Amino acid sequence: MTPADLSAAVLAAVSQSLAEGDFTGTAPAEVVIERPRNPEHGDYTTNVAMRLAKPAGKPAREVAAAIAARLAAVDAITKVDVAGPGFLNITLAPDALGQVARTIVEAGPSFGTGDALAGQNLNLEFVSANPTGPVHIGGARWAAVGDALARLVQANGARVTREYYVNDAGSQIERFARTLREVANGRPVPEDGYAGSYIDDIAAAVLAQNPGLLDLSDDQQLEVFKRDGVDQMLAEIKSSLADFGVVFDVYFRESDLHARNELDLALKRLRDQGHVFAADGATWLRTTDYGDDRDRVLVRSNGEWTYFAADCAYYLDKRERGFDKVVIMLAADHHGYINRLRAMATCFGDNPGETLDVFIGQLVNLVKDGEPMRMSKRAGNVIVLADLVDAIGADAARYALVRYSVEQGIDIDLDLWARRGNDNPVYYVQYAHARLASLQTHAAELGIVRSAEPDLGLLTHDREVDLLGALGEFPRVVASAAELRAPHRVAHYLESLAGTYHRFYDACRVLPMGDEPATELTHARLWLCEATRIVLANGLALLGVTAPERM
RNA sequence: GCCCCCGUAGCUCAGUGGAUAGAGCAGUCGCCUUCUAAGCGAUUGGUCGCAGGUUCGAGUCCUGCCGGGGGCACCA
Repeated sequence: MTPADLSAAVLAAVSQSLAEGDFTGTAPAEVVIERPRNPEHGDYTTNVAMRLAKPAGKPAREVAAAIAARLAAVDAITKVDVAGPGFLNITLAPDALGQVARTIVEAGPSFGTGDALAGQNLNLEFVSANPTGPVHIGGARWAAVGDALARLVQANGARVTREYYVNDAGSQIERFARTLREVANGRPVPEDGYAGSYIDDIAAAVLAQNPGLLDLSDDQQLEVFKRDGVDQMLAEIKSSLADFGVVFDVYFRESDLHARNELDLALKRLRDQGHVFAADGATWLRTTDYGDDRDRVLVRSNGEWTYFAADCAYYLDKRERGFDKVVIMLAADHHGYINRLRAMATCFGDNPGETLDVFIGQLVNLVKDGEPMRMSKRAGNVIVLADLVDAIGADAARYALVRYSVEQGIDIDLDLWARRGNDNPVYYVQYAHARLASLQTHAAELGIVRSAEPDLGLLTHDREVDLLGALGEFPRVVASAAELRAPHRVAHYLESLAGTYHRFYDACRVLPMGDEPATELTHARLWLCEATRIVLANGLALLGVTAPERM
């Protein structure tokens, strides 16, 4: 009996109580089943009686007692206690609890998936670093978190498109191209240009691609550097993301919005909706009608589009492509955009609560030798994604970036995450998986094959019960991590599960010693171990981190 | 001035209104004659920034204040 099964059983008991008049009220949509912290409180606990008490007009303990009486009739349940203010503490029969291992092994890679988000078509936009330089550390955080989130919502049944917005149409591209041209001609980097060694590489690559380029006029050169420079830069960005294990489905170019006149279309739509006005020679969107603290310019008085106008067109484009939810991940220094984006969606006639989900992540700092690394674009010492992967590896980098709540600003200590030791959380989890894989190899060498009909009721040791309980939590963790857009919950769960497993390993010998034969308990524990390995592997996969067979 | 995030053990952080607030690291003391010691056990360590409020119940929700970080363009 998994927590989901138990939840259904409790709900059935509640419905029965309501039908037969134990108390009055309406059945909840869902009964939340939790693992009690204190093992004396049974295998599972629920506060459903306390939630029903008020509408029922009865003391919570009385409601709990009525539900408990009905639950006692369920075979898999051996004990139901009413405790404290009205908790129901439930103890399962050993065999019922042990069946969790079978459920997991039979589900394999699909254990933990669900259909909570089935039918949703999501567009996840993240990273979107300007194609004027490599992906820096902040973009790396989004790459790790965004990709994990994509995997999470997919695991819950949603359709997902990972999208990268390429800002290839603004004045920064102009500066980028000019920088490349000046460097290629052996002239100094312009005052407002880009610094960094990558500039030399890109300039050289464009020259190699276009023999005789330097014989053209400055203006002609600029066009080539603009076009091929962006392409070269984008190729480098894609390559560094691929090394990080992140692959986007769509690279959407801002220039395409302009080429297809989508900004005009968006402006027309917004005008038709009655939210556009003219002032001071510019064209504005009245975002203050919907919660923004000032109105926003769409067309400047010099006739040029603003970046915000492109944002509007881009949002409209996504909606026209059939996405019913547009998720945009921004860095903390862009938090002021939330209100204007929501207001813009409302101006289009959407309900941003349903169609738009903007969320922001706090900044990342790197720490080396105990000192924060001060980075400056001008000095060209910005730490980029590729450097991070070189320094600590893709697994540690992804794990380090996804392990913390995005609402938390983080310091990544390069020394710690490069270490191959137990103070490095990613190794702690991976080690548990490697130990399990090794154990299976060893079992195979001994000629032990997991029996098809194990007696899982033999898994009654405290450490076995702990492990079964922890394993059963995985689907709930995956569902809530997706719902709350909080991939870090998966990482924390895995660390906790790894610890529970290590303690089991220490207390419970799995394989027979010496010449001893394999027993029923051996087989039951092999099922438990395989279930644990599957959950660790599935969880690491959700984070985009490998589950090594050996370390 | 306004807006966003944070404040929980010495450090880094978990904790979607529930029972005695947790983990890792650091410290101390133990455990390798058989499945990976990259592990495990024990132990030390807390006025959950402060003050009010909401309710059966607040680290969690609300208000104010204090402290730290980041923002507030007809830039992109």
